[in-house]
Amino acid sequence: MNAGLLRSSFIVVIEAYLQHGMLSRSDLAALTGISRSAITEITQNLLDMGLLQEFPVIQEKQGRGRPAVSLRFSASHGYFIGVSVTDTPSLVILADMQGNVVGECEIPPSDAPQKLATTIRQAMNDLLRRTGVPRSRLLSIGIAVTGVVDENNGVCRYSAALNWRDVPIAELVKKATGAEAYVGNDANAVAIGEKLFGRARDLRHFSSLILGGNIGCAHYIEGNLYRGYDGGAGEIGHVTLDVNGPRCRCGKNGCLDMYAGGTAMLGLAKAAGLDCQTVHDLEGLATVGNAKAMSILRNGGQALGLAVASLIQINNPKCVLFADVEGFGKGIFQATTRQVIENNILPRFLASTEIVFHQVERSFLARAAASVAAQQYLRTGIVSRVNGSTLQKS
Amino acid sequence: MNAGLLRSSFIVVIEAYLQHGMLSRSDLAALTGISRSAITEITQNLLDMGLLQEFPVIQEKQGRGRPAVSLRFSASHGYFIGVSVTDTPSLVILADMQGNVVGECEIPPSDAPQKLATTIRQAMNDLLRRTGVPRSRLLSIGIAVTGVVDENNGVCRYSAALNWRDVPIAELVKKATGAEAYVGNDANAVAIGEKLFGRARDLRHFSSLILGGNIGCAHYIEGNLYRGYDGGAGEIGHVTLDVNGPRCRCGKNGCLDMYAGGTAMLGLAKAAGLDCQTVHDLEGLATVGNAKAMSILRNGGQALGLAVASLIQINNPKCVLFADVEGFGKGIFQATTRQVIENNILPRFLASTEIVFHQVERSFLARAAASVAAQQYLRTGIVSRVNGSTLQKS
DNA sequence: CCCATTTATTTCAAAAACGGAAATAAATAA
DNA sequence: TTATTTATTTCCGTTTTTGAAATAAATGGG
Repeated sequence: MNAGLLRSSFIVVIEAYLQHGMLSRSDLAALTGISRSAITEITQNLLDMGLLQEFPVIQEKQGRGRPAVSLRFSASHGYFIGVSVTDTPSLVILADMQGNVVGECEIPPSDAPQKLATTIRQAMNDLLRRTGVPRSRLLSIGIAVTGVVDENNGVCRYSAALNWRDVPIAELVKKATGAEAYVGNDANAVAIGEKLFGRARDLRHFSSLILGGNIGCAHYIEGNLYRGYDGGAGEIGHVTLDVNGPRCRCGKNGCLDMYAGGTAMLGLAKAAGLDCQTVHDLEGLATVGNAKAMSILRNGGQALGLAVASLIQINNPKCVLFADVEGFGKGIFQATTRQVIENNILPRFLASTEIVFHQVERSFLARAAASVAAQQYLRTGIVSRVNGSTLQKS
Repeated sequence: MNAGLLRSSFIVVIEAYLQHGMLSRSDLAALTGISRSAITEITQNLLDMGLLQEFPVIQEKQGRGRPAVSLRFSASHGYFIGVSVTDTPSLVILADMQGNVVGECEIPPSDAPQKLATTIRQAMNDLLRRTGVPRSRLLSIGIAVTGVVDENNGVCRYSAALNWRDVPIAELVKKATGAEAYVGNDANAVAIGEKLFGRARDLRHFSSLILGGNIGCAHYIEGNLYRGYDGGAGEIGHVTLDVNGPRCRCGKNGCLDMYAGGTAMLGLAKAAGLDCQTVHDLEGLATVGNAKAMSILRNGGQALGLAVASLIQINNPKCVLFADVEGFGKGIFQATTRQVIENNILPRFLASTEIVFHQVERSFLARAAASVAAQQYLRTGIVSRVNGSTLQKS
């Protein structure tokens, strides 16, 4: 399966950092079962290559003996480009290893994959020049796409939003830029972003949802993104809530997307004669007491709440993270969702499950895309470096 | 974390067999990335200890070169006792390493844990005597319990059916019998049973459901039982289907159990004046055209179908296995469930997801319990043996 | 302030595990 | 029968890992 396999303890250690973020050598030894002596050597190598960095901990609750020194990925070890082709206009960002956005740049929307690749090259050069990051420190490029993605082969199988079918976008971008490129479904990218760079850094079990035109969802299970048997996990948007509900473009009736998707809600608002261009406007109307707006948002929240309640009881995540990219804010939609969740899960889940809504910055999805690149680099790309010059006998 | 850690390749190989059932040395090398030479040595050790056995394959589609010889766990390496305290009267079975039931024995229902432990000892002795299996070959005891179970500590936290709270049943049984004992939630046990001994031997992603008085559910993800963040995964029985539905004993309304649980359906039947003691009777009435019976079963199937459709779209399992312990048979309930599932999942899931109903034998749950013991033995119990006499330098 | 205690990390030699190349085995196709 | 193909084993050198002892860096108590 693996040709020149990276020695296994190395992988184990990197995985541990991917899953836990920050760990002392002692933690590592305890967690992985590798002896402390071996841990010393491995971390020394990783420190030498600049991947890990000692982190001066000021722990309030310092115990008795010598304090442990924590290690984590070094922010400046390398940089990643993240591209979100989900929204329009698309955004390209440059992030470091810890997910700090060091530069961003807007690119015009473009449906033609080849043209997109060229645009990304320009954006990349632009960002590197502006930030002064040398090309050699750019490790890889991550692309988040709405739709069905074959992440192993870097192909977007189908995207309704972009009108793509079987587009080998990773390869196109690699050819255009000369950098390794990876694609991911946007919902998966968000989950990876929350794990590596966001609010889920030390969670091993969580689900994340994007509240956008449609509802995207992905799960982390046992510290790893769970893609499902054939990559289809997370299709919560098409959970049926009412078999007699409105027809969805998927052909079924009463899908969650038809109630809680931004697109659907705006459609309902328009049909009800409301004057609003965005979900934010709709929330605004609800705030001033517009009954129709309130009803639409409440129904949406109710639907989302029920679907997420099912998710919680089926999968028992530690946390459910909602990323509000649409602009709901702290309004009636969010309040209803939370309440319906709480009313429809068993008490023991109520006590142990965190529900977190957060409004996200414009760069959120692009940053998520960068996290895909970072994760891939850490999982596979790094092998070449380790086998290369740095690791040879000290 | 692990004191005398078993060398890692050993664990990897055993895990590979737990997850794949039957593998040749070549398969193993490809799957694990371990070199063929190492695989030869490891499998030799496992063969020597009698854990693995070469399996004379008569492969129809034999290729060109030397045929691979498959290995799998040796059925006679050891035996396990499985106890199902879920149903009444409880059943105790003796199974070999491949899940063949070599002896079974009924025990009277008993709510008192201490008494149960004593009864299990008697049953154990009885089974060993009757089958001629020497005590030394009995590796461990598995107990499946309905309710909330702390599987790490062997404690049943709460079981409404048995009226137990914080019962350290594993320890009680261990003291009574002198054998290592493990407890598992019955739904989890069924999933493990399907994986190790049943219809899921070579599936890495599946969910299994028990259709009994209530609906139990558990998931295998990436080849491992997924218990959730705090052991609560699989509570599909309390998925809300209708917020205005009948009140469940959990305090919520319209839970799946209230429509598709055997107990609830029989209650509805009784309320409708139908004369039936079992779900099987109810199906019988439906078969001869009784409208009320048909309606109850159809509603139940509809509810179950919707909940499972959600499960499929959220988790994308390869297969959903229904274990019919209640006696529905191939009736209207099953047909409706299947149809509703098919109508409420996206086409791509319809193509890739197997839905399997199977009626199970009386010994099914006890066998599942034995599989819990077998899995625990393979994961942890075996360490002592390997570190012991057998593995020393050849 | 010094010393015993505690916990973390490193050092170093011995042992174990692992990989690579070549040999051997067991089949099929010609 | 021989060439070819794939699986498995053998052999040997090297890398990795471990275990025990040493060292480091803190706290708490005289």
